[in-house]
Amino acid sequence: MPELPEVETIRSDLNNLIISNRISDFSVLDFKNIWPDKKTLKSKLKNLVIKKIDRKGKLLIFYFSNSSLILIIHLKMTGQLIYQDKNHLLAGGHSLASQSFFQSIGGKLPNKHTRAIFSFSSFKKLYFNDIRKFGYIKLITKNDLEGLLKKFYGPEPLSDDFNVLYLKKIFKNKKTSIKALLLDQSKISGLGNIYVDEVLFIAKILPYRKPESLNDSEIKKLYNAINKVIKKAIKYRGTTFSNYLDSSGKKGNYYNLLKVYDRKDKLCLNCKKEKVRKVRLVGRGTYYCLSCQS
DNA sequence: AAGATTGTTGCTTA
DNA sequence: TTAAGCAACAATCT
Repeated sequence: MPELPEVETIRSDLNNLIISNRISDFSVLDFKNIWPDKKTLKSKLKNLVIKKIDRKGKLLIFYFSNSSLILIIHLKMTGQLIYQDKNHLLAGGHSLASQSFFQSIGGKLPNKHTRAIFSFSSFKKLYFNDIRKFGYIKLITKNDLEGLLKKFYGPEPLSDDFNVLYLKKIFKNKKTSIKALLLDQSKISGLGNIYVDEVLFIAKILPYRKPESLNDSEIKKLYNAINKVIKKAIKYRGTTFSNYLDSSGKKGNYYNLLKVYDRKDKLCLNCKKEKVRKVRLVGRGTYYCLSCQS
């Protein structure tokens, strides 16, 4: 479940690893949600040089030198972008480093979940793996991207346009649950199930509260919680709950810092009296402490 | 072996 | 018209 901190980790790592690299080949092993068709993609991507990798919410955006084409990648729930440099190939899986690398991704690459492979002229490779095939790769234009961002993506939690005033505005007269609203990418980009439960716990707000019922002090607390959690999770390179791996095949380090998520029936870390409850809300597993959150 | 897992889209209902 | 709710998607794990 890559959310903002996980996708940001991948983005910044890949920026260091493959910037200025020339794509020598692009092969598609499973074409579902990969657009356009593999022949067109191969011919259009070949020889493009990666200029910059950007991110909006959970969406990765690749820009190329001397081209107006833009490649977007969404990992959805189980997508991975695993990078392998030529040393792994040369080592043939015998060096210590490559052994732990192969172990972390569960065997050799490509594996049965590999859906596409970028090859670079430097012999580096980037594997797009996706167990559940919900993720997508699309080659689009600048116009397409602008339309997409405008329609589906609200402000980033760490940007200036995201502030207490903005939260007040989007909470006004809203009768859905606060959890549903925080998950809505067109309102805020990048929060997913794990971090929404975490920020609501830290802000001491119950997930099924109606946004319109929150007072100024609660909104302020919520804003601060979002800021704090997202920054810290980025610092710890994200949370690995089930399938998430960074571009080197390593897990995120935030799991041990989670305060409520995945702690069903465990003692609340705040009051140390109540057990963490788990209910279904917005179709999602939702964790909270009835004593600490109200 | 049925049910849960979750990000996003798009349909249905209110 | 718009908001809210929910099934669908796919594969795996319990």
